[in-house]
Amino acid sequence: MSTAPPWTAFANERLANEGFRRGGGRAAVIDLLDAQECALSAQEIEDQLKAGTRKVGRATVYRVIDELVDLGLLGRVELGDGIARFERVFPEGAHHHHHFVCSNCEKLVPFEDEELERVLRRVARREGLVMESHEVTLRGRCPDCS
Amino acid sequence: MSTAPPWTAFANERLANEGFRRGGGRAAVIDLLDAQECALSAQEIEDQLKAGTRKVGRATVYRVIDELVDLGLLGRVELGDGIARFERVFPEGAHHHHHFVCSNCEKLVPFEDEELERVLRRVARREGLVMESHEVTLRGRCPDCS
DNA sequence: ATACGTGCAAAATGTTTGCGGCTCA
DNA sequence: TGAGCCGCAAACATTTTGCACGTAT
Repeated sequence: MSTAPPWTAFANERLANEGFRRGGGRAAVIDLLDAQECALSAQEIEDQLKAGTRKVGRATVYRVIDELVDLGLLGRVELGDGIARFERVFPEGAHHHHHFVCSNCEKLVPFEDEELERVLRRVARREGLVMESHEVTLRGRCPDCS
Repeated sequence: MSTAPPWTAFANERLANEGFRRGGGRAAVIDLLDAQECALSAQEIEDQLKAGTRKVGRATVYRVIDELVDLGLLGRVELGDGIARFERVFPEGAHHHHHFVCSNCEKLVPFEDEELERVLRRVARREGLVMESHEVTLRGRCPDCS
């Protein structure tokens, strides 16, 4: 398989189409998110940006997150600790994954499973629901902590 | 199928074994939770108790929730709106269900599926994870809003 | 030029904690 | 009687909002 087009490009195009301007703060948040494999909390985003050259205020972080979630470019993930985390959403469900959280070391492990997706689609159909998104979280011991 | 023993009895026995006393506030919270089919937020618990004869303070609601979650009697559910909700957990996974949230009317619809449970167990095994609990949330349009 | 973007600080919301008084065992 | 239980209010943590200023188009 070839390298997927960077999510940044996808997001920027979508934002442009929706009439958003390209400000420095938003660009910094988007670039940071594109560098992550998995979910990041608002606090983590703010901290990592503070550590870099481009300082971005908390309000901007939250506002950008909001826009991206509304546009379907970012997915919100809640792992059970009361802190919302966010991660890229690719077009057509590419790279879609779920999360395992270790109850001992709190490590976050992403995983994919096509049969799981199939079963969820089937359940939604059976219940008469038009599914727009879904989230699966497993909790337990990771291999290192067993 | 026969009527399952009330969760209240199960919870009280477990609490007694752990050396907890039976206070009026805790009893009220437990009774209220046992009357619910699905998850309730701390705010909802407090409000419903305030409306009844037994007023219970916010702190007690949270403290009781904490104890019950720690003992595995209560499950924490996060549905994507940043508010934690809680629901009874029965022994041996009886009555175990997941949630669908309507993106239009915010209605909460519980559902069960044995194949889903099987797939999740298989995924955990494949990844070398010892699963302790899991949570599945679907979002989309419910039949009434389609 | 002007509407959108940004940062700061204040406010709102959800949750936890300190502490004095009450109650069950 | 005394260890836990309770409620109030203050403290906390996360997220949202108001406002003045900056910047892209």
